[in-house]
Amino acid sequence: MKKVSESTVARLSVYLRLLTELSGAGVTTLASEELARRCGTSAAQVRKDLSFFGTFGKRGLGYSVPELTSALRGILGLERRWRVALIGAGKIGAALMAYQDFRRQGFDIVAVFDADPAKVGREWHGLVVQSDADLQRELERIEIAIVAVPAEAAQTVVNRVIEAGVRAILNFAPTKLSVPDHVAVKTVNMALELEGLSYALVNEARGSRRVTSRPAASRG
Amino acid sequence: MKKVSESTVARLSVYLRLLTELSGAGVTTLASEELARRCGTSAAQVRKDLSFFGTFGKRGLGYSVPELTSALRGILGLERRWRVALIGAGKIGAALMAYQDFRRQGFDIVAVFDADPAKVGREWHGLVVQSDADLQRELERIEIAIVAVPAEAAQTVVNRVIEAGVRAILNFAPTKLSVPDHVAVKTVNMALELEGLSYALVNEARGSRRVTSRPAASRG
DNA sequence: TTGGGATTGTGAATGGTTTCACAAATCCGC
DNA sequence: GCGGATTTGTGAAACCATTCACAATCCCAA
Repeated sequence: MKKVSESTVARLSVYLRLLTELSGAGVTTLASEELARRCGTSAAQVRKDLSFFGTFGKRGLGYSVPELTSALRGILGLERRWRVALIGAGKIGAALMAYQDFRRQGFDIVAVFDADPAKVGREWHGLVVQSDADLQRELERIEIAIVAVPAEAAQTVVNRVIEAGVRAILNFAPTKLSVPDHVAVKTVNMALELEGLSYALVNEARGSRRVTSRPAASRG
Repeated sequence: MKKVSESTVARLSVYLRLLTELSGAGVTTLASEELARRCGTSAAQVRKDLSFFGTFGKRGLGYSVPELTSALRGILGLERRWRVALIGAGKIGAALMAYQDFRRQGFDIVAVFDADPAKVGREWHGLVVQSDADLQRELERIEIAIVAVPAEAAQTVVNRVIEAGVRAILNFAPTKLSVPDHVAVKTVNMALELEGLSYALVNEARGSRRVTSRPAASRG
């Protein structure tokens, strides 16, 4: 089986979002050209992306919206729900708890941990904050860990989370995490994006260096 | 002048963060090998990244931490402060206001806008929320706009922001934005990252497709 | 049932990024 | 100052992702 790039997987998510929207609007069929236009890519790219996983379209007609939706949900592993633990009951964590848009997509935050004894045991956004010390024991039934702790603490937390058997981490700490090959990490780093904009602004102003394609989160 | 990829710019930010940390720890000199190891890349990559902008190292010795720090800050446009407007005083916006880590990096949120009349005029995280209707007039001295509104409203907001002369946008809405060539957009999309993890988990489980490098935000 | 128009799926070509490998440069001990 | 050890900067090679281009397929109307 061929290798699939992270870029491709990210685009599949984008396609799925559009399909879901169109489905609600009653659209039943869609050509790669239109799909591409609305997702900011090219028709060839769409077809190539899908071709890694099978053939989903009808020549001369396009893709059936419900069928492709279902196929993408399967590919992305969204036919089931995932149990997520939030580690770090701070500002970022609070925003994530409040912004429960993930739940719609199948991600349930079912546990919250924090190192601060003052927070442990208290109810917080509908869950009781648990002690960091209980991580090992409590993470048994967790598939994804969201790490929202200060940078200094992140690697330690990640080590423990991995030891508890978690194989997927969404990292909000602005730091490089070392993890074994079988663990997937995605990092969200707003400061990094802002600096990218800052770079664009100063380079727009003086002489216009051109910026091309795009970077990717680490895995392993 | 050569093209510089977004990957390269993102890595420069990562290098800078490490250098700042090491500087605090009193480290004065650093080889590309060590820099790379601690940033999760390769020594050749580090040297290539820097080579786009000049020569900063001493052969046989490595890089002077203060000098490289200063050079990177210059390249990334971080020697000045940037005026940022937040558009959308909702959950995500609140998290950003609370998490004022950007301020340390030189990004000041100096204005907040919202479409909800109930919010306009009220103080919110230290600023008075302004009306969306005032966007045009108020954005004059703003360089970066953070778009934290619902997906449906995002494109409309972005159009107005661009019309007001803003040329850099940090987008939190899970939607593709169309912008002219001279406007830089970076999108932060947590749902997308989670779906990437979901994909990794199901593919780890069955047959292990291997995932390679990574995607990039759009510009133009 | 056949023909015309549309659109997919994919090998080949292109373009871009990362890695390799080594000459040039620097430091340091003697 | 000289020689050896070290590390940079960079062209060339390898690798990966995107775009191109077209045969294969399908729908539909007549």
